[in-house]
Parts: sequence; C-alpha cells; structure tokens
Amino acid sequence: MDSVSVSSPQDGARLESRRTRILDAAEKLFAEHGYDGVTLRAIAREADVDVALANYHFGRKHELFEATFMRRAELLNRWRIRALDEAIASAAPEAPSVRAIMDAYLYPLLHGPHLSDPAWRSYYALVAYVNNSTEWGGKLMSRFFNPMVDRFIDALRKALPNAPEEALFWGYHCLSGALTLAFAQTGRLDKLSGGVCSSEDLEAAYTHIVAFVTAGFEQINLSVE
Amino acid sequence: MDSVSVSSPQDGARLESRRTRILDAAEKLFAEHGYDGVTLRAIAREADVDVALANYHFGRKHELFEATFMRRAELLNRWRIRALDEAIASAAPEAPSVRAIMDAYLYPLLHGPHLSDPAWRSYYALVAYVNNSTEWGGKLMSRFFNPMVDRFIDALRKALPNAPEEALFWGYHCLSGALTLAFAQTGRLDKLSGGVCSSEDLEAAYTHIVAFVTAGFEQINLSVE
DNA sequence: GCTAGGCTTCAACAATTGTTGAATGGGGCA
DNA sequence: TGCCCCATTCAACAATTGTTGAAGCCTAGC
Repeated sequence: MDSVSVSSPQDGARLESRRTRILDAAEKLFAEHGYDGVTLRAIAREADVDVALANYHFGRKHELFEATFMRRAELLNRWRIRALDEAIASAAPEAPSVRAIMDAYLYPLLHGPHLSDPAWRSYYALVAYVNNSTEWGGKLMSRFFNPMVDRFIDALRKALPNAPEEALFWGYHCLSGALTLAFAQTGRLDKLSGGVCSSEDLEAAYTHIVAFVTAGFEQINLSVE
Repeated sequence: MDSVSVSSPQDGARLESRRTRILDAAEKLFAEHGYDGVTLRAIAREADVDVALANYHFGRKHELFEATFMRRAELLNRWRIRALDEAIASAAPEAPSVRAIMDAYLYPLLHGPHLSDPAWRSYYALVAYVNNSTEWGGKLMSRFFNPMVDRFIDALRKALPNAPEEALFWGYHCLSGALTLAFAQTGRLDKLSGGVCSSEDLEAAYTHIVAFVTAGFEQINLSVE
C-alpha cells in the first residue's frame, strides 16, 4: 500500500497532495466526531477539495475510514516492536522488567517527532474512538494491532512467571483502557481536578500511566491464585 | 424529574409504557452505534412506536439522548455513594483502605439486580461511549458524575496521605479508562486471548480490575516524589 | 353523554446524505 | 500535434434525515 508517505509526498510533485489532504481532514474530523458524525462533504470542505474526489480515491466511506486508520498504524507497530526488541536485548539474558515493557509500549507514542504534531494527536483520538466502538471498531483494532500486542503479552508472560493467563489479558485490558481514555483527550480530567491536571499534557499522562500500570501488572505475580 | 421509574411503571396503568419503551430502545441503540449512528426512525421501529412520538415526549434528538443517559445515572450515583459511606463507617475511625474504596466504586455496578439485566449492560456501554466521546460527551459525564467522583477522590486522598494531587487524578483517570473499556464490551479481549477471557464476563472484569487498580493506586503512596 | 386534554398517528417538509456518470483539465508520450 | 490516461469537477440521483402541524383516538371528569 501507499501508507509509506505519511508525512512526505513521494513522487510527482504534488500528485498526492489532494489525496493526503483528504486523509488528513478525515483523520481530524473522524477523531472529533466519530464515523457517523462526519459527512464526506465536511471532509471535502476541510480538505478544500471536491466531494466526489474522496470517493474517487478511496471508494466507499468506510474504506476511507479504514485507510485513515491504517495509515499510521503500521508506523506505530514498527516503533513499538523495535522498542520492545531493544528492551529485550538490553536485558538479556534475563527477561526485561515489567517497567521496561511498559516503557516500550508507551514511549513510542510520545517521544517521536510527533508529540508536537497535532495530526498525531488527532490520530490517537481516532484510535481511542475505534477502540471503544462496539461494531467493526473492535475488528479493526484486532486486525491492525493484535499481532503487536501478542508480542508484548508474551514479554509480560516471561516477566511475570507466576501470573495466570487470564490475569495477563485483563491486565492488558486495563492498560489499553487507561491509554485510550488518556488519548481521547476529552478534557474531563481538567474539570475534575479543577485545573491541577490537563488532558492535553500527554507527557504527564505517560509518566503516571506507566507507574500505575506497572504496579497493576506486578501485583498479578504476587497474588496467590 | 420522572427518572424514578426506571424499571417499574408508576401510575396510570401503561401511560408511561410507550415513553419508557422509547427510552429502552434508545438506550440499546445509542449504546451500540453512538449518537449519530442512530436515527429516530430506528428507535421508533425498535420501540414499535410512531416516529413523531419520540419528538413529542422528549423534544429534540439530543434531549432524548440526555434523558436516556440521565435515567440510570442517578441510581448509580446513589448506590456508589451509599457503598462508600458504608466503607467509611465500617473502617472508622481509620480511613478505609484503597481496596475498600475501589470495591465501593465497582461493586454496585455488578452486584445489584442488574448483572443479568441486558438493559443495564446496554447502559454501561452507553456510558462507555459517552466517556470517550470528545464533544459534549465529556460535559455530560462531568455534569452527572463529577460530584460522586469527588467524594471517591477525597476518600483516596485520605487513604494515600503521601500522594501528590496530580497522581490521584491521573490514577482515577486510569481507573475510569479501564472500567470504560471493560463496559464497552467490544469483544476484543476474546479474540486477543484466544477464548481465555470473555468481554461479557463482567464478574471476571470486576475481580481483575479491582486488583489491578488497587495496586496502581497504592504505588502512588510509596513512590518518592 | 359530552367535553377537555393528553397521547398517538398521519402525511409531509426542506435539508442533507453517500454515490455516480458524464464532462473537463492537463501532462507525458508517441 | 494528437492521443491517452489520470486527476478533478460538475450536476444530479434516490434515499434518508430531524422535525412539524394538523388530524384522530381515548380516557377522566362533569
């Protein structure tokens, strides 16, 4: 596929420009309002493009959505896998600690070129939307992310040899939920904390989530089953 | 308001029946497809009722949504507050433990009359949808749940005297996210675990989430800031 | 029995939806 | 120059959207 050109047009001048502009607009709007809350005309307006062009490039609406979702998913998977491999390598021959695994899972989200990139923030909100949606959202998540997640769970299994299988998966579920809500950036935390915390402060989110879920996972190993 | 009659019609025979049937249908469909994914006609069809009747009873579409959301929110708040008060009373004069607080927060969700009630499950999925939605969802959550959440955070503050404010709120954020995702019942965990876990097994969710987030909160108190 | 009034239905509205097929543009290649 | 192919625009489609106002039903009170 052509998802290589996430941030850089690749060939003929600006041949792709309209196409990627549509993707960018779709990413932003889908993240804000969900699939059904966005019309193709709104996307076209945001991208400053004719309505029919979205259909021409991506086919049906749900295909545009999937293309938007997929575009950065591969990047993310690659970065996470690499971080995990590095953690494994630097801990060898021991298994990496839970903390190191959590770092590998969360660090690439924030410490790339994209912490300051609003498009990536939109994408995270889009993932949050998909992860919590009941219908084909779950299938999308599984299709694109499960192989990567499997590797992380495998690492956790080695780091927590006493943990029952079930608890590992529920632990990941907690991690995923916490992450998802943080990335949805609903602004609810701001109001709840009276300004002490900011939903947009993903750096702080990273710090606190890592500490929280690390303890959550380590407890699994200790509890008597 | 009339949100007292959640599961039982109160007065004139079946005067409320069509009205509550609309609420029930809206609850189910909004939970499954989100706000924009549901049409008033679909709700009317599900409730076996004329289209115009929803407008007659609830006004505009977003007012129907809010009515649906609010109906059970008050119940839920009452149960949780009561559970928290009991935990405080039975621990007095000490502050209740983190574990006891988490129990008070989570127990009422599952151990009422409604673990087997599919309507309550729909409602939980609806809350999950609202909690993660970017637009007015956050405002709805804040409006209906924040006072109750404030009380729980206050209890946590006393149970974790060394915890910095910021960490308390981010901890709650993790808890809320984990809970939300579990209640969305996306079925993703089933596939990921290869059948070991079931998204529909809310009892198991309860057990694992309580253990996970209790450890997550307790770690806050230990870490040197 | 009659009437008032809330509940329910019917029919229709203007606006908007995703999608399409034909027409237009323009650049590369023969 | 002329031709072809790709990207883009234009105009329109049938279907569906939320919402409304007028008309019918049905029970409670007189």
